[in-house]
Amino acid sequence: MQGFLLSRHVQDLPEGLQLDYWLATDSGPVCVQQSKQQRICFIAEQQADTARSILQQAPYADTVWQLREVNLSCFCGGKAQALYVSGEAVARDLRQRLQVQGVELMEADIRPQERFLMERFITGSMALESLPDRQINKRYPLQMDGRVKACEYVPQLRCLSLDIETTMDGQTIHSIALYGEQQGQPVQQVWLHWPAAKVPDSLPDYAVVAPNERQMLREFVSWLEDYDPDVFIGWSLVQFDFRILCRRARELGVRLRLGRGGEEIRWREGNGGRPAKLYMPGRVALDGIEVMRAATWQFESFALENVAQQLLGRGKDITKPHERGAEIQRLYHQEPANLVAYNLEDCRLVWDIFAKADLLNFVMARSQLTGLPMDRIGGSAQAFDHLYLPRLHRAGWVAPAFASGLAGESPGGFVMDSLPGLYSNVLILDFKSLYPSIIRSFLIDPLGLITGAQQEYAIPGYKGAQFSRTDAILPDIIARLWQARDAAKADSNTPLSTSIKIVMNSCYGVLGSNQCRFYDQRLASSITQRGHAILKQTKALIEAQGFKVIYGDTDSVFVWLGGEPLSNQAARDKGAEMAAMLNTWWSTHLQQEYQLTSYLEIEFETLFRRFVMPTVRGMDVGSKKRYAGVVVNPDGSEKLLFKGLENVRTDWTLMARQLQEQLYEQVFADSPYVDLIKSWVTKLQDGEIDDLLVYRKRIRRPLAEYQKNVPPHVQAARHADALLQQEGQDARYGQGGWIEYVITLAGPRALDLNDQPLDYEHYLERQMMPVVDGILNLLGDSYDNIMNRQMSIF
DNA sequence: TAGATACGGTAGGTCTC
DNA sequence: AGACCTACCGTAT
Repeated sequence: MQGFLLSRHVQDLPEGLQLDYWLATDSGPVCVQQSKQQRICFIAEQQADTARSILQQAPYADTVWQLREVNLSCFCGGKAQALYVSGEAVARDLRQRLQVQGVELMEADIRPQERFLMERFITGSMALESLPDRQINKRYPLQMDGRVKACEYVPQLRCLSLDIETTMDGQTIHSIALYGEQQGQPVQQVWLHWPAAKVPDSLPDYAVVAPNERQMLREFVSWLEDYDPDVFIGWSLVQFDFRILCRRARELGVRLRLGRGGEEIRWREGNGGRPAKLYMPGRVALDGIEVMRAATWQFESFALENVAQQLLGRGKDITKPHERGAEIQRLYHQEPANLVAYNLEDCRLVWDIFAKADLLNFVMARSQLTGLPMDRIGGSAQAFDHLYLPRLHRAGWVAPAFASGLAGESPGGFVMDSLPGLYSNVLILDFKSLYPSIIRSFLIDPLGLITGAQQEYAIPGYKGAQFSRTDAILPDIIARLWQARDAAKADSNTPLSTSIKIVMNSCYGVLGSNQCRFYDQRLASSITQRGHAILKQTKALIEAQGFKVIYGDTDSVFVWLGGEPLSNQAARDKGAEMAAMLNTWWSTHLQQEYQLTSYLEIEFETLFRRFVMPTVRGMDVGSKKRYAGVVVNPDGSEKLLFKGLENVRTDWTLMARQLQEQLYEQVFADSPYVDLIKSWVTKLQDGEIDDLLVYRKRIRRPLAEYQKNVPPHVQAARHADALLQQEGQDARYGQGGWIEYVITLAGPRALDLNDQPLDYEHYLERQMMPVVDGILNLLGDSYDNIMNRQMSIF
C-alpha cells in the first residue's frame, strides 16, 4: 500500500514520542503511527563529559535519556555522541540546560516527525510493508509500528474550495460556501443563516438555510465529515476564513472536529511575520496566494479579483475594494440569493485558478521533491536539510551547529557596466541554472569543503576554499534534480519542472544565508565568485570573435551583432553558433585546467530586433537592470519587452507607463514621435487622462513608524486617516497596506477622498519628462526641445 | 522558525554657501 | 538654491 503524506504530527506520550502520519491512498485516508520514538541531537565528544554531568543533575530518570557514542564525525574535528530523549518536553528542557552551560548541540532543531522520514529517504510519499490492521476514530485504517519506506506515488486528492462571508467587523458569519468537483460533476454547497419565519423562496438549490449561525456551523461540519476532503483551498484561507471559523465556533460552542482523528481544529497565530498555522490532522489547508507566490507567480495585486481577471479573464461582480464590505452587508439583508451566488462564485474562482495554474500538482511535486509538508511555504533551509542530512549521516558525519562556519559576507551576482544606446540585432545568451551548474561542475559542497582542506588533489574554490573530489554530496543531489527536470520537461510536466527549478536554485540561497547551519563564506563565494569569473571570461571569448558585449547580469550576456543588416534567421544562427562555441570551450577548459566535467550550459535565449540600453538619468553612464527591446520569437512574431523601466513599475502612473510603451514603439519603428508626445501633454493639461494619474504604492510599515521622513504615499495616508476619523469612520491605513493617491495642488491625497485639483505641472515634470528623456536623450533630442521650452535659467 | 545580493529612482531632509 | 545623504519602494537575477 502506498500513500501520499497529508500531515504529520508528534505526540508526547508517557512511553515515548508517537509520530502520526496521515496519508492519502488509493483506498482513502490511512493513518500510520510510530510509537516509542526519541528526539535525537548530537554533542561533540570533547563536551560529552560536561554534558553527561549536566544531564545527570537534571530531575529526570536516566531512562528518559541516553548519551551514546556513535560512529559519526563533527565538522570541527573529532567524534560525535548522540543524545536520545524520549519526550518532547523533557528534550526541550534538557536542551535549555545544556545550552546555558555552553554545550553546543548539533541538529537539535530537527523535529522527530521529519527525522523519521528523512532517515528513510521518504519525501512526499511512503509505502507500507504491511496492511493496516486496526482503525482510528472508528473510521479510518490505522497501521501501528509497521515498516515503511520511500516510494514515488501521487494520488488524486479530494479537494474543496472554501469561502465565507462575514459582517464587516468579521464578528458574525453570514454564509459559508464550498465548491469542488467529483467525477467531473460540480459539488457545490452554500450555508446561510436566516430567520426561519422569513426564508426567501428564491434561493438557488445549492443553498442550505439554517435558523441561526450556530446551527449553520453544525450543519457545515457534519456535511464535511461526510464528504471528507483531503485538501481545502481558498484565498487567505488560513489567515481569514479558518481564523474566523475557529473563533466563531468557539464562541458559539460548536466543536469543529475536522481533524481526521476526531481532533478539534486549532488556529495558531504565525509569529515573526510568518503565516498563521492550522492544526488539522489528516487534512491540508492551502492558501492560493501563498502557493502562487511559492510558484513564482507575480501579479500587481494578489487580490482575488485581480488574479482571476489576469489568469481567467473573468472577475467578480463587486470590484471596488472599499465598497465591497458594504455591498456584502446589503446583499445579505436585501438579496440573500445574490449573496449566496456571490459567495459560491468566489469559491469557483479559486477553484479555477488552482486548476488553470496547476497549483495542486505544483504543491504535491514540491512535497515529493523536498519532503516538506504541502502547506509549508518557503522552507528552503528545511528542504535542503531533508535532502542533505541523511546523505551526510550515511557518509559518517553530523551537521555542524549554527554559525560554526567561516563568517563574513559574500558577494552576489556580477552586473556589468552597460554600453548605452539604441541598437539593432542584440542577443541574450544565458547560462541555464548557473549556480546549480557551478555547484555540480566544481563540486561545491559543505562536506567537501571540510575534507578537501586536507586533500592534496582538491579543487580550488574562492577565499581559500578547497573542495574534495571524492566526498561531495550536494553535486549528486543537484545532478538527480537536473535529470528529473529534463525528464519532466520531456513529459511537459510543468508543475514538476517548475518546482525542481525552484528547489535547485534554492540550494544556493540556503548556503548563501548566514542563518543556515552550513553557512560558510567560502562556500557562498566559491559559487558567486566563480560566476563572476565565468561571466567575464564568456564576455572575453565573445569579444575575441569580434562582437561587442553591451551588458550582462549574473548569468547572462547581451551581444550586439553589429550594424550590418541581418535576417532573423542569420541572427539566430549566430546565437546558436556562439552558444555551441562557448559550451565547447568551457567543457575543454574545465577538463584541461581542473580535470573536471563541465555542466555549465549557455543557451541562446532571446533575439532583439531593436534594443535600448538607457543611461542613468541625467548621466552618460549606462544603466543596469533597465532595458527594453523588440523580441523576435522563433515563429517570427514580435513583442515589446521592458525590464526594470517605468513601464513595469507599479509605483509609476499608468500615464507614464502607457506613454513609455507607445513612445518606444515609435522609436523602434523609426517613426516620428513628436506628435505622440504633444498629444499626451495636451490630454494631460485638458484633464482628459486624470484617471491615469493615480499612484499606487504599498505602505510597508505601520503608519506611525514613519518618523525620519514622510514620503508622499504616507502623507496621503495620514491625511486620509485624519479625515476619516473626523467623520467618525474607521481609519484605513494605520497598519499599512496599499494606497492609491494623486498629487494635488494641496499635496498628496488619497484618491477616493480627494477634492483638490490635480497638480498637472508635477505630472509633466515628474512622470512625463523622465520617461520621454529616458529614450530621446539617446537620439540627441529632449522633452524641452520638443515642447520648445526655453532652457533659460531665469 | 529563516534563500541571496545588486540596482535605480523619487522625494524628503540636512548642510553649505 | 544646490549639493549631498538617506529612507523607501519596487525591481532584476
